[in-house]
Amino acid sequence: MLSNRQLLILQVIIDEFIQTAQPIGSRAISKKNQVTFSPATIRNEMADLEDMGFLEKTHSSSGRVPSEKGYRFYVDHLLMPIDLSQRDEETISGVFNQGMVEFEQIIQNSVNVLSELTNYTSIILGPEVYATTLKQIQIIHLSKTTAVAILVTNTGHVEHRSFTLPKEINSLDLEKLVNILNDRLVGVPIIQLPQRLQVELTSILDHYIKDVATAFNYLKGALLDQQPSNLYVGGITNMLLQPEFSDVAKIHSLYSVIEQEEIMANILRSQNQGIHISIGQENKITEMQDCSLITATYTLKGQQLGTIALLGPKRMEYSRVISLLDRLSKDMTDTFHNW
Amino acid sequence: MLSNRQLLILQVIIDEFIQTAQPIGSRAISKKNQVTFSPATIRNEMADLEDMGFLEKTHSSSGRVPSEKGYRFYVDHLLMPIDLSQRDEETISGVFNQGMVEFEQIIQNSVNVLSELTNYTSIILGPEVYATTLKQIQIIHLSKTTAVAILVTNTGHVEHRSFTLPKEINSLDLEKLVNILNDRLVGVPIIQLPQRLQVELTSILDHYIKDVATAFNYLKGALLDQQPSNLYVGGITNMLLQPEFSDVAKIHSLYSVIEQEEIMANILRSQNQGIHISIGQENKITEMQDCSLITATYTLKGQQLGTIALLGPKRMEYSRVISLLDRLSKDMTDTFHNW
DNA sequence: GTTAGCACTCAACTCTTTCGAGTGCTAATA
DNA sequence: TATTAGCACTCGAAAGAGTTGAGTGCTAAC
Repeated sequence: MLSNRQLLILQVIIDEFIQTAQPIGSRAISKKNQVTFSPATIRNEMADLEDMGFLEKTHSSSGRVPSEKGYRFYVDHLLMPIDLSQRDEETISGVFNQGMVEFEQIIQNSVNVLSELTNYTSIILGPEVYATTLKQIQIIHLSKTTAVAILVTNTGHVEHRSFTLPKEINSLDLEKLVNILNDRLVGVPIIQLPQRLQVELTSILDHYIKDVATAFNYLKGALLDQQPSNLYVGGITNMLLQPEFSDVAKIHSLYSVIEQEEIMANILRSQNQGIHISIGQENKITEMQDCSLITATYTLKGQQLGTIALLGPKRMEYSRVISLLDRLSKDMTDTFHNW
Repeated sequence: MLSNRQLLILQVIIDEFIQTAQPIGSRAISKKNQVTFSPATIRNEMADLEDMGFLEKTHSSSGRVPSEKGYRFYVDHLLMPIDLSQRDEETISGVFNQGMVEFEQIIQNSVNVLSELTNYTSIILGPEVYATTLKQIQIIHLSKTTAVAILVTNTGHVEHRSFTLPKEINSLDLEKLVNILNDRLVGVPIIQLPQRLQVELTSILDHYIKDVATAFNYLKGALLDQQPSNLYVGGITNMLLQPEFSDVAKIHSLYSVIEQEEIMANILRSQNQGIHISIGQENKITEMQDCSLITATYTLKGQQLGTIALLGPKRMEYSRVISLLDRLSKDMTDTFHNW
């Protein structure tokens, strides 16, 4: 177990390193006024902390730098929750007090605000479809052989797909079909749409004219297309501001991972409820192993809707970031609740 | 005027520099087999070309590097149009042969393909609204006080806006209103919508019940909201691959310009029809003055619809890039023509 | 248990040297 | 007269040597 003195020293080192990104020496620590003992004592403690794996040296006569184990310990045991500054508080409230009704707007705003406040990269996974239900299907003809299918969900989200139609299908059949589908599918959770469509197909084949079934087959393709990945990213270029990413090659590999939205979406999707922190090697994606990822989920009736995340250097301002994410995810949960 | 020998030397230097990004010396030029004269002769010619402002030295005993005037001359007089390689040809055709009906898909694909083929950053300005017309307006209630307005254009583009409604308005009034609007506005170019809405408002106030007018006032806000900027960007991270952008600060300032979509959109919007090249200082935006921007427009019935652009170092592969843009803009023009 | 003292380490910086790819100029050549 | 060989010169880049200073670990004294 760590002594109180060791805890204090570890905390001072990590706090300081988060600010400066420079190795911390014994003399610098001894100057802190919470610290009453001499540099020599601190050096002894630091050597012990290093033996235990909480600290590292960049070279044999350098100051100490936190190891990943050190960050992990810091996050698990030393972190004091801090209250948000008034500015942070107001900025976040601002997002929710503009009377916006579309969740895209709210999320887009949140992403921007988060990355501005923190100087890290913020990533939000939009509400998963399984919590939203179908409000209405519309089909609008563009020409004889093309049409747009529009799905509206109860959250005000609009999805649309264009598709081609064979000439044999007349618009009356199509209209009939849309009416049938609306009758039967409104209120169905989006996630269940594919199965429900299968069921309806059989039923329609049994009860209605063949032409409608044909139209249905065409429409189905448009409706079943996989969902777009629903991922919002802000402040990617903030990474360039961090001294640990002055290496162009490093940044490039990180960017190419973020660009592949499916990868990020999967990571965020698989997060457990609440706030979760992955530090360095704890991240599965190699390119992210110089980073920390902090995620928070937002929910509707206890069910997980989506995820808010911040990606930054391991040397993150953990406590502030946690407060920010906590606050934002709660506000987001509230907003969806009041829908 | 430049002698043939000077033209040849200038061309060799620029071609070579585009490949290597290294200053070119007289000996290297003399080794090219189109070149029959000695390094000493070449040095004399290079000194003259430098006096005329087409070449520069990075330091007093270095090889030569093209100046911006040099690139401009190269682009205006030395560029030989080259045929696209089979691979380029096929990749571009691929975008248009997938039977996609939504222009968003086509443009998104084009942006990706362009940046992959060139390793530069590609930017496309989507079809301007003035060439598209309204196909249909739909209003869908989400709750008592919220609704989504959906606009569909003849190109299959779907715009939607959520808005809040006061309780006094019943859905019957709203439906009436939508019918009136559809009757009067279908076929109207999107760009004229704002004015036309004003006209209709007066007319509605004169002829219809007051409640409809109130509903209209609410809806108007949603419909008149400024258009989203319609800009598609691909391969931003490609800039990191160019040796001239190994400086993180430079990249960061360039990125922050690209991030401000309105700036880029305005640049692309103001381009003249056809292919246009801005080299270095010719760009108005300071942050882009280390870059070249090549733009090509696509049209519908002679009217400019949008712009395709590539942003890269001044040392661009001009001839290949021009062929690519030329081909893509033609294919895009054709696609919109066949709509 | 704590700390002063001291020898030691190493990155970062500066200064110097060396190397070589390049130049410009002059004088010889075709 | 236009071209070229030859040569002295320039300067960046790389490699090596010396200096500095912030840091360490260890020992012995308090």
